[in-house]
Amino acid sequence: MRINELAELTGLPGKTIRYYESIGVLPQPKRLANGYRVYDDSDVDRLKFVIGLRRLDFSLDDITEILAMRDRREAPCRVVLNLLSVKAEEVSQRIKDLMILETELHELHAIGITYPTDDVDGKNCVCHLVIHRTE
Amino acid sequence: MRINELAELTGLPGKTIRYYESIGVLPQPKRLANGYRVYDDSDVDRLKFVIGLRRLDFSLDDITEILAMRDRREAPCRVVLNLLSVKAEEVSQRIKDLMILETELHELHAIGITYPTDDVDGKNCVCHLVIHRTE
DNA sequence: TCTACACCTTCCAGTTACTGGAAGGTCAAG
DNA sequence: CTTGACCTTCCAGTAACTGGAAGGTGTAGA
Repeated sequence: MRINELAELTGLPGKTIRYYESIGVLPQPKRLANGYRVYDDSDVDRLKFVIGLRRLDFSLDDITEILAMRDRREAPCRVVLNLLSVKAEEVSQRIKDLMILETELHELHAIGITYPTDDVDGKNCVCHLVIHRTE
Repeated sequence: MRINELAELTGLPGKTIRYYESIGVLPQPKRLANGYRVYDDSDVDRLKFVIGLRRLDFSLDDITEILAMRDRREAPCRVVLNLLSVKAEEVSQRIKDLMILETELHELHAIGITYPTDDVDGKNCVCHLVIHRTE
């Protein structure tokens, strides 16, 4: 199959497939006489693995490494398991940070909405709050 | 004051201050005869406002626009209030997404850890799970 | 045969908010 | 006269793509 079919089978734009190839996530594929890329079912699987890892927010660097292990016939499962828990911890922390941010946004909005909205540089302005809320 | 003092007063690296200037968040400052940038208290305030907005995750584009309004003597409060609620909604959605991701990471880890970790391409591997968990 | 059209190719640039580093000018102290 | 801290500009890199230009290929229809 050519790149467009692989794109349709995986849901990734062909552009992204070429990009993955350019950074070594995907190997150089065979080419037709005219230079067109040719793929087979194993490429579909590999790409689906990449997509699965990306959906889990693994970096392309991590993914490249995991795939390289597989290509060397080493089982990357232990590495993947480890990355899963590291990533879970990161996500957990990120959620906490965002929840704090969400609270701040709500609070500022709630206070700011009680202020006049035409105060360019006075003290009764949400802008002033933004500057001084760390104090 | 020169750039280093402004940096210390605000906690931002001088590098970032120059960057803000280069993209128009900060205006071109006065210069000493030798070309060194000179700032005053109003620059400290402006920069603190920028920092406050950045902590709320406003983009530098939004910030530039808000500052431009202020510079035109229009009160940006209404715009800021509006951005606060838009941003809050985005953050709320992002939190939901991340919570789903967190659950998936935990689930995959919980299942994956019961599998052997030396299965390069068999079906009893967390890697296989990663490919097929969307099915 | 010509041409329209879909498909493919490569390469360059832009996105966000910085950060690192190179190469060099300035100024005061020792 | 040199050392060191400070300042300057400019270039490049980060992550993961995406858009677009410029051009080759292959096939179907007029």
